[in-house]
Amino acid sequence: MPRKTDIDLLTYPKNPRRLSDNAMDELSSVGMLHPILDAVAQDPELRLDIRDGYFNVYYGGGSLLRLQKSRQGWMARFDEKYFRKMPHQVNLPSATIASETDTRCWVKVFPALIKVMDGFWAAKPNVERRHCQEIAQANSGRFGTPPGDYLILDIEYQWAHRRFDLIAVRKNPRMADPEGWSVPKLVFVEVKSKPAACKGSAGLYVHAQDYASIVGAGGGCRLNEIRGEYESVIRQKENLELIDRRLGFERFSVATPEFLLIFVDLNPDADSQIAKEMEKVRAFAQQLPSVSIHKMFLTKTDLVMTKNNRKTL
DNA sequence: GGGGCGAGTATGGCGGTACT
DNA sequence: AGTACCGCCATACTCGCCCC
Repeated sequence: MPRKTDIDLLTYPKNPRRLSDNAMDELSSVGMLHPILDAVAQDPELRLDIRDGYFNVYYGGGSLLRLQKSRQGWMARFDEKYFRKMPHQVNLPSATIASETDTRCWVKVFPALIKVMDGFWAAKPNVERRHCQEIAQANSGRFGTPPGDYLILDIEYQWAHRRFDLIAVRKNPRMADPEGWSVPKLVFVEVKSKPAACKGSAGLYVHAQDYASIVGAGGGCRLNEIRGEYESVIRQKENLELIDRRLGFERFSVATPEFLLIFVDLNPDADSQIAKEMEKVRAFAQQLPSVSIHKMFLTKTDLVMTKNNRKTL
């Protein structure tokens, strides 16, 4: 498989994150997968995210359940690796889902599977992934207007082997739309909780380069595809009531998407290594006036993303 | 026999830790 | 501090099966 540096960004074939009409029907109130959506709706710690022809339910930054259509029908999968530290205490329901009853069997074991995942992470913490999902939860558009200026659309977005922790929109108030959610700006987000993750092959500078390469790919036409991909994700999530339709999303702003570095309980200025890395990012941003790079400081106890805690680089 | 599909598996990216 | 390795994620690839 090619490394990201070998990929032709002009021709890279991106399969958009989108569910089939059949999947949307099965998740609807009359479909056999609907109990999953119900469970997600009732538990703010769970989120459902749309992938390319399948979807995941995430808990604590890990995949609680993955649902994919196969020839036999819908297949549910729990990552058995989580049992490694905590040998099988849960009898998994049948992988094949053929009825609403089958789906209910899976939903019934969610609490037990969550205990297994918690047990796994007690031995092996996943601080940053957990922060990502907590940020997504704190800046959700599921239960009405988001508390801050951002709404998280998705987690772990990958494009041409480049990966970002979160995809968000930032509200864009105008005269005709004082609330600002109808034509928001697309945002690529990278979350950092530890100094060591700020440098090196997945550090701040490399992520800034990845962002710039995507935004500029094909003279901006690849970016238009990504906007289209997320317009579709928003529409599907509105239909699944995972994004509140009353926010009135219409389309994305044509403005260049923002790249946002979020530091959780981390002060980059207090760490000379991070400060050095930030300086590289700043220099990179200055030579590319079209890009828009910002940083934001959050704490574990206040993960609401606002303009006030954001600073231009 | 070849095209399409899909289950299983490999690979790469990234975070995290443990060891030097 | 550097690095080597592991775990988890998304996704790309492989190869066998089914159907024409």
